[in-house]
Amino acid sequence: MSEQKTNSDTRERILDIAERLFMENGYEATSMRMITGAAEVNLAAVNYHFGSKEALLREVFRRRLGWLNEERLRALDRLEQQVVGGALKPSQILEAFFGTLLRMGENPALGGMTFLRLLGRTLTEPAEFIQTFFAGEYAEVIERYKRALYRALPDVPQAEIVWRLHFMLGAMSYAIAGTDVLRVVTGVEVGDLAGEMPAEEFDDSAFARRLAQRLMPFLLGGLRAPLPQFDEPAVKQKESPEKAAREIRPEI
Amino acid sequence: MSEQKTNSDTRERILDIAERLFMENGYEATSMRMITGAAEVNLAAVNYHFGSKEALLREVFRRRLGWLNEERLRALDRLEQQVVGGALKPSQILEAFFGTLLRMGENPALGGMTFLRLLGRTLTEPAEFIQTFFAGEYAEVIERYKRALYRALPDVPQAEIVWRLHFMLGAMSYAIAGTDVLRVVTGVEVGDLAGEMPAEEFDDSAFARRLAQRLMPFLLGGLRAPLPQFDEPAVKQKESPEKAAREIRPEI
DNA sequence: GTAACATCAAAACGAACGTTTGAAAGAAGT
DNA sequence: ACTTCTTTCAAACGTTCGTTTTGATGTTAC
Repeated sequence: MSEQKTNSDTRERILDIAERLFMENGYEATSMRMITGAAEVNLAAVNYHFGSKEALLREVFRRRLGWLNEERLRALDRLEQQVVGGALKPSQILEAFFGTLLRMGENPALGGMTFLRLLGRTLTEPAEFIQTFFAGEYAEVIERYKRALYRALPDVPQAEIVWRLHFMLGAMSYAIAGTDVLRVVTGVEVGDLAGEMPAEEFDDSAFARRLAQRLMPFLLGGLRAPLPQFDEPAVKQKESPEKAAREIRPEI
Repeated sequence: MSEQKTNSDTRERILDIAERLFMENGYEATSMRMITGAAEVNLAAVNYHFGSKEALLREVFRRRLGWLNEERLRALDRLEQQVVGGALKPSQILEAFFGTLLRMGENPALGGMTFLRLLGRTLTEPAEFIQTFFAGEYAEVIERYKRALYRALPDVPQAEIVWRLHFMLGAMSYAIAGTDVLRVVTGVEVGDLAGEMPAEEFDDSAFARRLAQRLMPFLLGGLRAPLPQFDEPAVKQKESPEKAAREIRPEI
């Protein structure tokens, strides 16, 4: 097989194990010896197959993010073909962007929740090589979705849309990464959150589906919230002092 | 001065430097030699004053989080005294919880944006001693605010409120931690986001204020979003198949 | 003046880190 | 069968890590 660099399953086994360990411990706290030990391969195997620890992390993400972001672009393409020239509904755009990702959590063959959690945690890692990598991987898909949102919400200032996209990414990443983290913070037992469906949430795939169903309305609600008003004049300020944003109806 | 364990400013200088370096590099990637070097103190000073690197990180957080969470409790006390027995508005609760934190970002004496960013990033660190520490620090304040939200939103299932609290914490943490991170991801230049107010956003204090003004409406919108509906029967399901959540008005 | 505390410089500790090396073993091509 | 290329292996490399120790020098308190 000269089509591929290698045909052995050593590479894949390393990637699978590294994906899990990086998720559990973070990049810095996961050593080469932990990875090669758990994968039952020689210590030198990582450097042989990938070159370095940094390159290993990049490859762990590339094999999943590549598919994900292509799928996101395809989903957006499909939507835009349906409404040629017209504007999409925000809910459709969010579904294409976040739904595509959250559906990966239901599919173990695509990394499942392990990869989702890893992604959420790694996005905030300060290491420069990580940030550089993500910037490159996400550039195109973010650009496309940003423009789609601009068109879907023509009355909302573009800067505001970018901020809210930022917030939505954060809510999603944290919701995933902090599954065990913030469950401690919020003091909720795993069983508590279940309530209605006791045993299901322990299953990764069912959990991912529930998460998506709960997250999407939240994100939509945030995206469609009243615009903020600023306490100092920005460009112009001719409207009445208190507008829509400050006073909120008390009930949901 | 026998009132305090120590009177020197070595402790404070170490804490200030460690706060910044932990924020910039993360816990694992910040070495004792980097900290003591930048603080211009002896290498042994950290172990002398704090005992260990882990204890140093805890102390970095304790001196800020202690004040923050006490202030949050005081803010909630004040609100609840105004409406004895009654229910608060969700907006008031969110303002007390998130507003108190975001106002720290405007005050350099309380750590400013440096501490906020550190907090946002460290909340997702997988290290067990970190998670244990946060769980203890946050237990009471989360419990109080959770109950306040239950009372403010009596018609919303409590499990749903916990999830949305989780989402809101995520959106906030990420919004703060990812200031430089997701700015790269979203491909937005610092100047772009400004638009209306070009030079101000470079100032930490002004940035924190803007962030709060944009984040609060988003959080409120998410908290007050229509409830999700599940594709499989949970407790009971007698309403029509498609209810409020799925179909969303396309405009903001 | 003496006891207790704080800081320092310097050196060393063992442990763990990512990476490299050179040879052995295996697979593929002819 | 011989060669060539790839893969695996044990062992070692040099570095850095967090921590501890030793001894000297200020500093503060009673």
